[in-house]
Amino acid sequence: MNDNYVPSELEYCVLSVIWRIQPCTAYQVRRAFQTSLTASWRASTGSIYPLLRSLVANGLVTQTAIPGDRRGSKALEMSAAGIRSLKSWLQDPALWIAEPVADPIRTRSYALPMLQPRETRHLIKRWKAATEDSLREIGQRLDEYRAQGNLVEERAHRGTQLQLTARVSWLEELLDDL
Amino acid sequence: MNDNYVPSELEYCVLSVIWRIQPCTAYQVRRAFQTSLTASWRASTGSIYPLLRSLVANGLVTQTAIPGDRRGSKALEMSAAGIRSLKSWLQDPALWIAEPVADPIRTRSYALPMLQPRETRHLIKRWKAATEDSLREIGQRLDEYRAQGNLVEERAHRGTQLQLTARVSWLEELLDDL
DNA sequence: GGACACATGTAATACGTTACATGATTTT
DNA sequence: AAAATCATGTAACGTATTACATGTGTCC
Repeated sequence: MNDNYVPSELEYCVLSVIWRIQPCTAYQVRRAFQTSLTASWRASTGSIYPLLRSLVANGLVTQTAIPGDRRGSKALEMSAAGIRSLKSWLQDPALWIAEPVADPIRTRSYALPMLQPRETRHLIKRWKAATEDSLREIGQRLDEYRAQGNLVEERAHRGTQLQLTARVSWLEELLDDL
Repeated sequence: MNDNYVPSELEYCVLSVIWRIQPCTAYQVRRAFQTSLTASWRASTGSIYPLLRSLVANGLVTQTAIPGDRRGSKALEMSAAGIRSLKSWLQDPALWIAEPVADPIRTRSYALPMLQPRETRHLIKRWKAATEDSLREIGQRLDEYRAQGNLVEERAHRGTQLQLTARVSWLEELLDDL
């Protein structure tokens, strides 16, 4: 509808989910986000339905009623324009995507000098244990995807595993420093 | 003022900056964010001033006019309540802080099967080169902070270095896979 | 005297969250 | 028959962004 419509990062993220699981309902898209590695976006009903409406209104996604379904379920599918748009996002040469990403533990590390050495050690150990818990869960999921032959999820989870492992190494260095 | 006032992650983030550089002006806080590793928040004037007003209104930060300054500069300082609040945020046992963080390149990796093998290799190489550029810049800044004896920034930048190095390793694995 | 950094703020806009609300289908 | 899941949506709220707006202090 809008002439200079440029989808946001979030809209592209939703588009790529639709591309993978199409044809699908809005509900399935929402569920895909709830178990995803992008837990930062909760895909709440108040945001997913307006967002999908916008994608449909702008011709990136087509929506067709499912015959015989009285719940009002609609099948979402990518349009040719949607595929083109998603591809250009994927290959977008913008440099900001390579920048460091915010990490809530690293953010908190700036306030560590508030604490006494003993408290500091204790806190870093807790952070390390919690990260190792996350790591175990990612490892389990990785094994499942590997067994299923789900290459895309396998690769994404491998990236996450390396990211969390790097954090554990960092926290170990901090402990050695003290 | 509000009875059940709980600062947001962003507000705590600002609080920790004030704690480090106090006494300081709002302008200095803003500048600290522009060069920070948390580039995701731009600390625009439209958000920093209302945010600081809220911190002052809720008694976490005190604001005193600087005598003789006709620009209206105000010196910001932590109150005792602000220090208590920041400390409890730092030691908050919430587990979500240990979860994987969203990475725009990993997000894009889900759409890679859209491309042909040759295009895929080319794109991953570009991502790797861009990440290595970020890495070089972080390395330089790390050296500067090390030379200055700025332990806090040194540690945070070391964490970032490990994070980006992990991404490079991951991208290399992807290239080997193809 | 001009450029630039310092310093603060408002207004319009967009959008994500939470909470509320409704109803159909499937499973126990 | 009840509970859980599937399925869609709206309303109020908060808040980050962008763009606009104003004025001071310092350096060349």
